[in-house]
Amino acid sequence: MSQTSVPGQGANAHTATDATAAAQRAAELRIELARHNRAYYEDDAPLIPDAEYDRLFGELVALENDFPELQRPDSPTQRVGGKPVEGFAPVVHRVPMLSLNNGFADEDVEAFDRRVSDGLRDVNGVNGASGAGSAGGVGGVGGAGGVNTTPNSTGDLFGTPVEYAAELKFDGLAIALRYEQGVLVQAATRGDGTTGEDVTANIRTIKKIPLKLDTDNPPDVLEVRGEVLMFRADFDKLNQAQEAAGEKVFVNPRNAAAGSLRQLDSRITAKRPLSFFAYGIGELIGATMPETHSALLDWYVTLGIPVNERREVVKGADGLLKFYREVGEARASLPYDIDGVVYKVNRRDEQDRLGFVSRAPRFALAHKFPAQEALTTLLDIEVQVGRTGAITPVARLAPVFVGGATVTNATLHNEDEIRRKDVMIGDTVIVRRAGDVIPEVVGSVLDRRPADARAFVMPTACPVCGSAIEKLPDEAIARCTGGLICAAQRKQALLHFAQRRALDIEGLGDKLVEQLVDQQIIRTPADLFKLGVAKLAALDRMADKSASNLVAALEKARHTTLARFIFALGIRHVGEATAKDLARHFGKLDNLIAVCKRDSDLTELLAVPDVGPIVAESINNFFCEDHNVEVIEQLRAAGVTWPESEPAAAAPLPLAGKTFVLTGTLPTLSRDEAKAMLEALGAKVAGSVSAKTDYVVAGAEAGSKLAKAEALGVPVLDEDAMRAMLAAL
DNA sequence: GATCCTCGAGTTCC
DNA sequence: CTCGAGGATC
Repeated sequence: MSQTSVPGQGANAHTATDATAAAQRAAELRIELARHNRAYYEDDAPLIPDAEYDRLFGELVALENDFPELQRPDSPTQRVGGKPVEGFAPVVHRVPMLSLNNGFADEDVEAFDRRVSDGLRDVNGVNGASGAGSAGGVGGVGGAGGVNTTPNSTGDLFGTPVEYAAELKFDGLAIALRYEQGVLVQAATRGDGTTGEDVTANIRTIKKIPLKLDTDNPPDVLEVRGEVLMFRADFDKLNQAQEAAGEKVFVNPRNAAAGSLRQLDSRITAKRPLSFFAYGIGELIGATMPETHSALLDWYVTLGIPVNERREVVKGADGLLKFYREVGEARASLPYDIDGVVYKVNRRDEQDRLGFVSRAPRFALAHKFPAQEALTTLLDIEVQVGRTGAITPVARLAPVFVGGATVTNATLHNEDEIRRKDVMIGDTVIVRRAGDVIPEVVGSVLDRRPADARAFVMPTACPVCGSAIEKLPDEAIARCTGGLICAAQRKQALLHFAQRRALDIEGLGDKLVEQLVDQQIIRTPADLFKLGVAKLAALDRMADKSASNLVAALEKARHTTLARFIFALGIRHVGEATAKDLARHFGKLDNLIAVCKRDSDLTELLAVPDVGPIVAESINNFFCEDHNVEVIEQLRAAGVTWPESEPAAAAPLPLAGKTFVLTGTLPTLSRDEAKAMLEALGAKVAGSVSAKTDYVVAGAEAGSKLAKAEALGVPVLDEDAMRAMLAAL
């Protein structure tokens, strides 16, 4: 700290000899410290007293301060981050971090095993399975004894069970660690799977995670994936310390780990006893991918990356279930929390062949332990009014600790659900956290039902506005008919308008909306933009600072996109995805409004993907309400803007809204080519003929579809006629 | 007409 | 996360 030394300018405070000596000493210290770290954390046998460790550590810090050119990202000193950072930078995962399919019952595991074997057999076709040979057993796999040998004859396919890597499913946080040339350069949270947060500074403080891989020949890039967690004993100690210091205690190890990783000041994280286990891989450049998952983890071990020892290679559903039972029995005695086990097809080539369904790999299954359940008393059932007027009964429970959190509320969804579960007010009920998050009432304990238990009665009038509650015969949900008369619905509409995926008005939460609506300061979203600092500051829990923050947030929210704006309007059945479709299709809001004003002609709306008759009707109704159009005008007048794309709708695709069905073999076009041609012009190509079909394009050997088209009087074209028609557009 | 899939809506706790 | 509804597909 005494002086600022300028690297590369030896003429300053330090001579060249100084620098050389310092570099040498720093290197010695790093090796020494790394050795002690290993002894302390991995062998659990410290070689020197803590104070001595601290002294060596301090010496290295001082050296690095005096000679900044000695600072390296893999130095032990980098484990304790410097100064707090502003938030966390986003990190886009080059290979997405997917979630796993879940199973709870033995049947789920058997079904998984069946899907996998079938999948491998199908893709394989006549080539036969290339699964690991029947001999060799568990241990032999990682060795990958030679190149994939000749496929077995197809005869024993059914008898060859698939080989799986089975491991624990830790209750922590998924993290991706990026090593470049063997040095840890970045650590990111899973986030939404596509984009996570950069928590490198915090991860560096976890002593079990090597800053440098233990190899002379590291891959150019290795992205290790695994779980950050906190051991129970560490968690207990941490909580004792927190309590003693008057700080808040954590409810469970997972939360403690999450809270620690989310510290902006990594010096705090450094004091938290976090651990890590690797279980997967993202990017790998400059090294050969091991042939099996188990071999990958073996490799990790040699690199000094912590891998949990409780893992096995097993065969078939029987092997999986055996592993599950053994782990289940050991669960309570494990030093950390797990919420289940994970099975992965062991061979990578088989994994690749199985591929993915939507967002989860087909080759893996998370087999979870039954959700923790607890008993408590159902104190009351109240109803809530949602944005669309949906009346939702909510269970008020005597607080009960279940699955790592205290639960006091749980949704009961609707009347049918209450009847199905047979719960009455006063009952002792079983509560669990579905998927370990959302509290759920499983059912009631009938022999503990008190004599004075009351059945829930759906109110006939809205508890908020008094309007009638109506339940359509074929719907499960009862709704308040009050619409925007109902304060509850207005509040929800405003919250929806302000939510992140809509206009993203930061700081406009439920408490504030509650006040604004109750005191009749605002009625519609447009009124929000008329708020001034003075008016806001008069509210509870709203000083000048928060008030001006909100005004600033409103200012920021004025600039948005058409898709967000349409979504924000809260049109029934129009969520984020449909709003995007509408924005893309119409380009300008006025085009959409204009279409709706032309009395109830829904064809243009139906041309939008994923808009069917019900959604079209709902959109049309919305824009036919003068009130709604008025609010939109007010919003625009208040300066809410978005870039409008060029009149996409001025030249709408000529076949928009038309449905075609292809049948038979066309003379020159393949099915896919014909489909692409039609779709490029906005047509929908459906699979079967119905009254909604506009044209059937028939080729040779057309069968029942052609017959049906004729029966329904749907025009039938051949390929030439279709080409002529497209050319004429 | 049945079934699969996606989207919307509602919800909890920290 | 879960359920139900709507749309698309077979």
